[in-house]
Amino acid sequence: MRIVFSKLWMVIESLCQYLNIMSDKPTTIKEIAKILKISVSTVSRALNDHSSIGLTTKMRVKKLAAELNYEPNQKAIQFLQGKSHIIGVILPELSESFFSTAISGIEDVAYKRNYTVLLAQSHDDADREKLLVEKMKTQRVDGLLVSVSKTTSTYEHFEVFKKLNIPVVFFDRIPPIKDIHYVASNLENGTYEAVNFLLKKGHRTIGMINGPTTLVASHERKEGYIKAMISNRLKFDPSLIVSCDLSESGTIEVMNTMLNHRRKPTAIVTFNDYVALFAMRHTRSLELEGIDFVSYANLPIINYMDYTPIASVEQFPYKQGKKAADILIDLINRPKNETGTEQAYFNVVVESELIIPNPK
Amino acid sequence: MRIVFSKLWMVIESLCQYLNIMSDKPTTIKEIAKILKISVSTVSRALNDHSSIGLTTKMRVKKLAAELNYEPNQKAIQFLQGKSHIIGVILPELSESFFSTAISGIEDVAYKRNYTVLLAQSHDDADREKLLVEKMKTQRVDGLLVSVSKTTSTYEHFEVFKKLNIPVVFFDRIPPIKDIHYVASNLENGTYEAVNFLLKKGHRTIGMINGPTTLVASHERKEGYIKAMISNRLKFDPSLIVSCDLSESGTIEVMNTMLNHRRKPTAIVTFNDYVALFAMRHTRSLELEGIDFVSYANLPIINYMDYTPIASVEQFPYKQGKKAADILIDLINRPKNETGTEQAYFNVVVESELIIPNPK
DNA sequence: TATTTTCAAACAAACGTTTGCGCACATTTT
DNA sequence: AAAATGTGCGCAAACGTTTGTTTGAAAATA
Repeated sequence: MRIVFSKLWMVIESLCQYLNIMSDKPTTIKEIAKILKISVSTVSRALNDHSSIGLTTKMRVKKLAAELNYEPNQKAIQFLQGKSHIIGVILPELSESFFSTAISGIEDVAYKRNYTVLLAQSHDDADREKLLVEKMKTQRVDGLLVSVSKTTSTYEHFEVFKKLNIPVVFFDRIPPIKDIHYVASNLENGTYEAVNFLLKKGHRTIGMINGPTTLVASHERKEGYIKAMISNRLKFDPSLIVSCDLSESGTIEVMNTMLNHRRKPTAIVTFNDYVALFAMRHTRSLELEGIDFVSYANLPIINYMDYTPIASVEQFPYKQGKKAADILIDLINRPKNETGTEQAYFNVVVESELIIPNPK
Repeated sequence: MRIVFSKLWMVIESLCQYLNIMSDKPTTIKEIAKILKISVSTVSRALNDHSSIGLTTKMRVKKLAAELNYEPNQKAIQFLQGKSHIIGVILPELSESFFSTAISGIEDVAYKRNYTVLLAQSHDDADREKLLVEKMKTQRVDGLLVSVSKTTSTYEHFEVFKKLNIPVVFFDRIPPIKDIHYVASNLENGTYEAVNFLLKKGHRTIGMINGPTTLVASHERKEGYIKAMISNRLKFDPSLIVSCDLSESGTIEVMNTMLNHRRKPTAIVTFNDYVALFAMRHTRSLELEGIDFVSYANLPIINYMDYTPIASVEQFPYKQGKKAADILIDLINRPKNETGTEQAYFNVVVESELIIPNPK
């Protein structure tokens, strides 16, 4: 009697589960096993097309799985395998065109290689960045992509990841420390091309509105400038390169000193497109004409402007993002580093390039 | 003899683990338990400040945990609790200022409420959107925030989430279907203010470059326009509102018809800032002056332009993102919907507002 | 002293999946 | 006929944590 009852109950139970009445919870492999009266492992192997499972069983399992809308519980799998298939990305500002383009590159690589992207903006705030790093750690991302904030001056918060064996790749804004993986652009080359371009156009007095001297990027620009002058056998005049805080007022200030220079430049290379726009607006307000501007970034907004730089140095953010993500995922999937063998660090430089728009 | 050996081995083992020599793997609660010779559950409860654990034990556990750099394995916890504390966000384009601002609002709420953000861009491609939805599903996000792509015309791919009991909240670009949660802006109000503003400035013939008639947003703009005319006891002339595909050439085309209109407008409301810039550039090229432009979006690039609309309708993307994220997380954490009780749908409208910049 | 209450800690199950090992049966080879 | 090989599947452990229940001892009450 008891046996009959329990058997009856089992039938009812499977039936209900089959019709998905009793639970709103997602179907599991267990339920499939129970209904089909086979073991869980068989179901698992059947769904994964394991060679040791008969064709008929596979069919039966797959059919029922489809009917029950079975979806493997990723959380269980992630837990079991110790992988989340999530990469974390921390960057300063998505509203900066460079980063919103870079993230597209990152995303594209991630999806292609079966990863998803956990995103966070530091808004150029070092404290927030630390907090985000913490978040990424507790989420146990499989890897981390970082472009550090302008205000970050210490870098210990990234150390934890080494201990946890979670690879970190920096891109664009990289910290000035050793033993890191990074992808960045080299502006020296682009600057060289830019100055060369201006020289070929006949300019002989070329000014440069550079950024704060603390930035690596400023240094690279300067080097490119010098290199171009030297390779054209021209004398390099250091006073033609001025530093600027990149604000509008700062730009106007240095523009004024530039215009009062004993050798007034006929062309100016500016730190970025925004500085270029400020500077050009200023010269127009002074009703000065004929100064050629070359800039960096090649922002899309340039297409909407009335007055634009005649050329721009492109840093290929999409390419940089793509490269960084590729390296990161390679690092995630590399074989375990044997104890003792020191690992190599990826230091990739994406060359910048001068873009000369078609004259209208 | 055997006993001595096994005991010795255990000591060595704990010692090694204590010094973190043997494994590069993260410390677990188990190891702590073994070293302290207490049970796992005690350790777990001690770390979580459970009331039934003695103060001394708590101290011992916490001290050792700190020394071993213990970090709870989130994957295990997520698996156990069936929650990932991740919300998915699918939106068309981060390079559009609206979305990069909105995501900041989403992020801020998410972090405040202890969630992280899994991001994906559809690039306005319906197929890609479907794929991303699939990704989000397999990642089993706790909730989903979506701004649908321009090319999306079917919406079944979102249905799955209902079955999985994963809440979905749409924002800004919402699908034209019933029974969804959404946050969107109402442009009628902002348009009303915009037209009113122009009327107060003395304009009597106000044109409007509207978007495709299929868009809800176009309809709202039109309604706002009409409402303003009526409330000022002015006749509404439908021929002053023209549809445009929002491209530069399309804009120029409709501008020409507008300028050849028997009642040439003295002010024009344009669908967005880009259309405004195209239109203004065109009028300048025709050396027409004196037409006032009002637009939508209030993009940051406006600050860099020489000629800008005299006012802009702001849609508060940050606020919209924030609101949408808040609703989503509320939905995630709401008590289980009892069977039978139909749940309500959140339909939130963020009012738009006319922003008039300080005249320079 | 006998009973109940309180406190501290242990036990064990559970979450869903994968995977190494082993068993039983069938087929082929010696 | 015995042995080797192959096929199809089940058993059980493992991943790290939380949590309901249980146990044991000490303290408080009767």
